[in-house]
Amino acid sequence: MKGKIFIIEDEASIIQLVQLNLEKEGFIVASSLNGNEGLKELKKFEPNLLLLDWMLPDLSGIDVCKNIRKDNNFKNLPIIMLTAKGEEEDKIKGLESGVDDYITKPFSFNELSARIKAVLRRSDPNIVANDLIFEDLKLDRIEKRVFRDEKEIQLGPTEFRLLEFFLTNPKRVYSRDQILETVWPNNVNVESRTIDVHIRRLRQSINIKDKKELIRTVRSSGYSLV
Amino acid sequence: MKGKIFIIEDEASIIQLVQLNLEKEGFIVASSLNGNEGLKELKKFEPNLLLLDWMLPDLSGIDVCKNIRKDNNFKNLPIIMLTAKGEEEDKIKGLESGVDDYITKPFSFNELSARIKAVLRRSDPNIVANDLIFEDLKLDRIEKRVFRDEKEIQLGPTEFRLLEFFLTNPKRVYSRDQILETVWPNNVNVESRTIDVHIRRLRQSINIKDKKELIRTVRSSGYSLV
DNA sequence: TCTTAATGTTACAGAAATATTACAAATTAA
DNA sequence: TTAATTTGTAATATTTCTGTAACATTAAGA
Repeated sequence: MKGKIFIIEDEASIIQLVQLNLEKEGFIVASSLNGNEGLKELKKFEPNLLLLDWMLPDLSGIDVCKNIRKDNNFKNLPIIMLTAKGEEEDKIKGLESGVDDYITKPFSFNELSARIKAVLRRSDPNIVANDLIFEDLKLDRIEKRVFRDEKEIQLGPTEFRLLEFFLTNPKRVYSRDQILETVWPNNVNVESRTIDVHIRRLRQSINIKDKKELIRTVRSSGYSLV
Repeated sequence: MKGKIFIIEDEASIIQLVQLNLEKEGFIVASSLNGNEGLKELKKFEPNLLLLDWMLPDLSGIDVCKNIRKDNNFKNLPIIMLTAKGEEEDKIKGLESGVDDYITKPFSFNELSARIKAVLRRSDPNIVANDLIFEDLKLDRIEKRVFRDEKEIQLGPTEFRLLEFFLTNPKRVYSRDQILETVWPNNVNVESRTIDVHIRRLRQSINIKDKKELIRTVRSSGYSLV
């Protein structure tokens, strides 16, 4: 993670918190407490992404946003808007004016981080780690490809998500319920046994002759990647 | 242990007791005496887990729970419900409305602590200590693996739970009844002698040549790990 | 030493969990 | 639209685990 992030936000405490955490993740961070000044500094700083507060003392977030979009050098700068709770309608306006994503305060840093990465993944794939790697297994989230031992492996969508899930926490054992919750879209109801079948399909795809089995069955607990 | 726990409970004495003990275990604790206020403070506090009383002066626990589940930032917040004795039916409702576990008052702090850790272990494994270690024996609860002297040992589910049980209180002698209550799922009826067989299986698995016996038989009392 | 109660050991049948297969319905691509 | 792929489930096969009973051994007191 080596991208630059600029923050325009008038609450110093939020800046402090976010900045600290983002720097811990390896981003370079600069910030400003108001819109006009922020615009100037931002253009000097040339960030890969902007976190922009909706309510600023001088300009509104939308104004800042429009100004940026007018500037040829920054019209593609990804922007994540920070909105206070209950500004539901505003959210839509925000998106219309060319914001890439928004998040409502109060937010957890984890959620913010996830959104930042998701946005960067689209705009600037090289900045974010997109490859999940475990031993000789590689999963490319951008191109949606999977390789074992340099050789590409064809996976169906569900098997891809399943493997992606295991790769985010290798070695850890997950119960069928946990797998179901995370890998399947919410509020679908599938039999817990169905997972066995998908595990089998995944195993069949990623196993190579003479190479060790990658998915461990832990009786009465679930499965894990090893 | 470095997680944050929020308590919503109208009996100040309970809060005091629980808070004191949780802080002794290294948790950061905040609390509120009623539902509406609690909801607000909770969202500022961003806990890793919520202890929620079922009967509150303003909102019912269920209402609080539903409110939380609606909020994108907190819909996955683990919740343990505190219910008064005899609210059996309510328990079921509680679980349906998305509670992760419940405990009936009066409860011992040990039991509460155990449940908190169990719930956190699933949701936020990094917060809770997951390795049980005793001399050259190591049990990894996340990966579900057991090692003696660095070498991995294969255990069946019951033997795993049995060893996990002994490891939480090494040296202490447990009667067969105590073992049965804790290691076996509630409301199953197994002969007390069955334990002897499982002890044997466990012994066979974890004993290594030239290494001392790890499970001590205390005639007429039970077994212990030494 | 004998007796007895407690624990150790073994083998095995049934239970429980997982693996595998096949197939029809649903989804997506052509 | 048709063809191809993907999905979920049910049925069946296989593996592994469990509890019990029967018999063996041990410890300790008389």
